Amino acid sequence: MPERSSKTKLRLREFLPYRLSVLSNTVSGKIADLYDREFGLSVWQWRVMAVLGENAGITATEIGQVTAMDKVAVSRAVSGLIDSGHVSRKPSPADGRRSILSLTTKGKGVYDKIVPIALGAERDLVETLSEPEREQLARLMEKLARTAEPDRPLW
Amino acid sequence: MPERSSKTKLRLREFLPYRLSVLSNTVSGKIADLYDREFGLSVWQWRVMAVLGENAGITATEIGQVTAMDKVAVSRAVSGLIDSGHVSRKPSPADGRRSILSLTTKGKGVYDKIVPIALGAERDLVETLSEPEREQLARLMEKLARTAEPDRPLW
DNA sequence: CTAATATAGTTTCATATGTAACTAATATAA
DNA sequence: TTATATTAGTTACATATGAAACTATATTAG
Repeated sequence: MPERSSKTKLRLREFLPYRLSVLSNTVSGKIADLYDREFGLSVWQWRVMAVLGENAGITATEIGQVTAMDKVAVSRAVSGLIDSGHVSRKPSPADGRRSILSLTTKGKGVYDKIVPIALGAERDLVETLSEPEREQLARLMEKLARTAEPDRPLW
Repeated sequence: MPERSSKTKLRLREFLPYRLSVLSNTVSGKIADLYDREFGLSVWQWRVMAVLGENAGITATEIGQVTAMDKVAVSRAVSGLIDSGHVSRKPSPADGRRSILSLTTKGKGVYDKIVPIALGAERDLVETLSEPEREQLARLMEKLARTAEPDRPLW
């Protein structure tokens, strides 16, 4: 009789960490191509811009908290975005170690162009799912995220 | 009234490619630590071993197809595994370009030790999900994978 | 106040990774 | 055959990434 309560054989194709990784890489790869081809942005740069588009005037550390990027990755993404004129930096009057980051006019323009493209790509991806399925997916991923990272901020 | 048919604002936290990436990185990161700490294996090396544990005597190209790794990554993982004595290579009698790869006795021993650890980690991850939820998750991920990569082999 | 500690952000260094070039063997076409 | 094109796998190079060291500022303890 088959084991019902615990698997003893490992099939890579059915192994959740593996499947998550492959799926995520496939999806991210496609989207990364898009950002890069159209706007010359890396995924990390786009994440930073996405956060700045939602919350103007935050600091690099805050960006790291929101995007799950480490501070080195944020620093590099920001410095690239400043070089390309998408982001501006001014010192925090309250704390000389911090910088206040914002999208420049150019950055806002790009942001406004990318948002519909990104949402369109997401729509293409989930178009085969019904609305209840999408909600279920979000719910299940949220559960997994909490289990994997119990002390994650609740947003 | 709220837009029901199409989102126009992007919230990173709810953006599926982003959520997938963060979740996958969290999960992979934990598992990678495990493999590395206990056995000195990278995730890619472990993937190669997992495939060889299921199918003995296949070639590097076949490993690449099964694991969604590119041939350079397979080559590097295999050469590391040969150095560490987990995998053996012999030339294919039918085709001089190919090598037949297998786990060594040492490799089989490690495989047998890792499998229950990996399955345990997976179990820890999905333990908050009910059995129907797990099936649903697998189904939804499968749908997304097909949409993202329509010509993916069906396994 | 001064000394010790902590924090924000950058730079450095070693390693990982992807792309393209390459080698060796096989398959195809004439 | 012999020339050409494919395929399996490796190597080389350029870039990306993460960990740790570092700089500058701010905070805490005495």
